[in-house]
Amino acid sequence: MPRNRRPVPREEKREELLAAAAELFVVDGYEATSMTRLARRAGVTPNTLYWYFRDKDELLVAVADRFTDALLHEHASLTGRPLAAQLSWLIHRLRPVRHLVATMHGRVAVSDAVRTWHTGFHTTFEALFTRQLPGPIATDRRPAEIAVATFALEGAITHDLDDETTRQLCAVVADRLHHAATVATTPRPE
Amino acid sequence: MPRNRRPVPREEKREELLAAAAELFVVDGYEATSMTRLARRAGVTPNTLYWYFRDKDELLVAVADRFTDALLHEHASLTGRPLAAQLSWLIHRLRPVRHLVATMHGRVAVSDAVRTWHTGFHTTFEALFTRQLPGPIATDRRPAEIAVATFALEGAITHDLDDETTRQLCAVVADRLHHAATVATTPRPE
DNA sequence: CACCTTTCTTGATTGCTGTTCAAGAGCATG
DNA sequence: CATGCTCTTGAACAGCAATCAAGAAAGGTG
Repeated sequence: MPRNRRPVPREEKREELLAAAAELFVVDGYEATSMTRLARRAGVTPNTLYWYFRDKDELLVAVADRFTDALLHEHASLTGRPLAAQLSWLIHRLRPVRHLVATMHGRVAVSDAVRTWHTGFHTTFEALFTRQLPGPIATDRRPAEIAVATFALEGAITHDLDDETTRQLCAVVADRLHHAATVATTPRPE
Repeated sequence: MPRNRRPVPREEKREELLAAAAELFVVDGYEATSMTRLARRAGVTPNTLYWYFRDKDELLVAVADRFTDALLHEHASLTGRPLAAQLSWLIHRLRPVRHLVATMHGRVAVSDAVRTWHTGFHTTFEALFTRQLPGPIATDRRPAEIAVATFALEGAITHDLDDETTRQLCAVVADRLHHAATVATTPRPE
């Protein structure tokens, strides 16, 4: 008994499914969320999911995109605030989806879609970092400095640190970037 | 037609299975290695694996332990060399098993065995870091400084950076730790 | 020697997974 | 009315991790 043919337009329906996926992926985790359970939650048969998404990984990427868009949109209102504060905000904002962050990294090796997304995400994020700096960094050092900051952020999200350590970590990263952006050349130990 | 009862002692057989698992996990990845395929490779039926290991995650942890033991053993001969060189060595040494590193992080949320292992691994590694420092770090800053170094290392392993950026990253991390270990108090930006 | 227990291996099975296939329903257009 | 497109479905598939019950070989004990 199929009640058919566009009660809702395509994009809207896609968004519904995405919302259900986002909730289950975050609450129960990606692996623990089977397509069948997800479909049931969305009031649909599993097959329908495959009409809107190629496979489970594409669903994951779409969910990640949703989160990223929201994140960047909210972050826009933080420009001008101190770098350490921005970092702290990002970490606390992303902690609830830490499982997803870890899952994405784990599936980079498995899924082309995820790998592509991951690359793009880092590009976006590194640009965001660079924009927030008080000054330019010596071009030879810049990629490494940005990488350290990014990885520290990822680590702080996926591993659980207590609040004090998190605060200190933000201070350390911000301090380091500030230092790198103001001093033209830093002395190299031994 | 089972040819039975200890042709080889238990630990030896366990080691054989572990060796097969290590190879397949590294070459093909954890997810792509089914218990059936792994068993076939080891010349055994899938059930036998469950006699020696509780489940697939425990197999993964055992493999990770093997790698870690070997790693720490090899690293022992590097004491005294500059910190940046040690970091560089660690990164290049762990890059081939980057998939496993990512998989472990992904499964922390799924498996108790993996979570326990992961916690222990970080403890070991942070102790190793602390031991290599030229001096003590102010106790309030130390966890964060060590965390940044650890996360930078993990990031450098799991994301692919080019050689030059990797080199610079090691220099940045070593520089930062050196700085933190020699200066008693670091000024806090704004 | 016979008997029992423990250690190990196996074939068969289970419930679940992501995914695909073929078919059909509803709407739009010719 | 007919044709075609969009969407949904029930049924099925191969593969997965894991379990169960059965049995074979050895060691220990009488």
